[in-house]
Amino acid sequence: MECNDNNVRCHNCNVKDITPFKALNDTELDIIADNKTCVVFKKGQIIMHEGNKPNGVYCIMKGKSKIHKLGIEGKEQIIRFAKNSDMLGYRSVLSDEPLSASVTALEDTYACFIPKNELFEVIEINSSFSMSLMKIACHELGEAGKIITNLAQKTVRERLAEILLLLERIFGVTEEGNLDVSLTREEIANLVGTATESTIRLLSEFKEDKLIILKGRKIKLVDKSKLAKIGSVFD
Amino acid sequence: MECNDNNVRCHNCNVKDITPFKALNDTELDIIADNKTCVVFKKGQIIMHEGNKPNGVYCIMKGKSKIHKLGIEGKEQIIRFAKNSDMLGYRSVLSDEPLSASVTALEDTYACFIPKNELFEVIEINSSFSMSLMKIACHELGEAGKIITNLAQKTVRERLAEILLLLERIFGVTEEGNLDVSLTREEIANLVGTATESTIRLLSEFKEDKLIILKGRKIKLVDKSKLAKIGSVFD
DNA sequence: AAGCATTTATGATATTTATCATCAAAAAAA
DNA sequence: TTTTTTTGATGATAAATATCATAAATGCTT
Repeated sequence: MECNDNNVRCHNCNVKDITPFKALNDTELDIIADNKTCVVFKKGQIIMHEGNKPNGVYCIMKGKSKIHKLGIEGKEQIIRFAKNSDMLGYRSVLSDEPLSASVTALEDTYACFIPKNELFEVIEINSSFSMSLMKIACHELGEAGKIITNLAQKTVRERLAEILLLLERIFGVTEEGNLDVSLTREEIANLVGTATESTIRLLSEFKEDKLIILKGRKIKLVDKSKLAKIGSVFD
Repeated sequence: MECNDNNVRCHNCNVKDITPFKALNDTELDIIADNKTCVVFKKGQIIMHEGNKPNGVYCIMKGKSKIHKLGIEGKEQIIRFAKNSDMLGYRSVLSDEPLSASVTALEDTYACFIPKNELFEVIEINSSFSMSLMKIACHELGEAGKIITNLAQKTVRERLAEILLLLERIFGVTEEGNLDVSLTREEIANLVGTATESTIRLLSEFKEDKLIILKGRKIKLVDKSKLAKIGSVFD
């Protein structure tokens, strides 16, 4: 089964076993299966564009992407990431507002486009699917509160330490033990909310202090408990 | 009609004409009316406590409150405010997670407690009520993204200017033209994400520059376009 | 109204972070 | 592979912000 094969039926897609889709029965899954389109995005390609009004959502089958907003003077702010089985654009579609952020593929990404009409159709008839979407939105809202508190109260150093741990939690590690995501220093800076040079300097410090190992964009966390301490991460 | 009169029927409550309650018919409104409890919170009293699992939501009839999280070393971070006709605790109830933030009354507050069972009952039978809740959550999520970007990219000075304008948008002004909310300098600092002294200093600067007039906790915005310019506020 | 506690104001100073500049290294393109 | 562009590294410096200390003003309580 090829991810970019348009003939992949949703019934065979592994995403269907994951929230919120696992709440759907065969009939409901058919509504989506009959109307979805499979799409491939190349690394670096924009999947959704801030300000646009999307006609549906993307469901990611494979691939990592960054969700980012335009800030002061065009500076990019990375809000969060998306990966396998995440849904893109649901916030905008459900609230009938323009996209509050853009999505850019960090690697080749295989996704299904689900038109909003069919999404709403399923929401109407399956309240547990709808409740599942509600839970996702509410959960994200709680996460956003944490991010706000961290940005407001932690130093850049603390935030960087925390974000390294976050990246490992989200993306896991490769066989060699490196973070399984490739980000430029600038992207890490745009995530932490600081200048690129500051990020570079602090990463070098962490390397000096034997907290991490750097090899180009490959980052390996070697002293996670110390990183957690620096980042005041308690969970 | 007294706000703290437990006999106020929801059918006579002005909150019922406001989203999301306006989607309810008489039967559905009765489900809530028969189970709600009216409560009064004194100024300074905690309405909901971060980490708790609430048994329902509060619907505010009258009164302003702050929604805040505990940050590093117990420092308070104000996430947003709530006022007349806002719902408290819905995020936690809908996502079945503990409260991500506390709520404290900034003035005497009259609210209705709606048990979660009855709330879910209405959600089940009225999909437009449920959709309305979804929209609220999704909208908040978009707002959170803006806050994140501002915190990450704007200076303290910019954020303070922006927040003064925000306070006027949310709470409006009194007859004398002051912001219709009374906050300590520390609370403003906890909203901006900075030290209290920095907030005091910057407010004094703004006063020097004739952007605002300060009389104790009374703040009047006199040059809003300049404040908007300082805060890079474009909307 | 007086007294106490909290809040506000301000100075001095330390620390953090940003900015600018330059060069090396690495990645991408030709 | 070679060239070109982008990214990463590091120093010097400036600017922003936090921290500590102290005093004045305000608001609360009795």
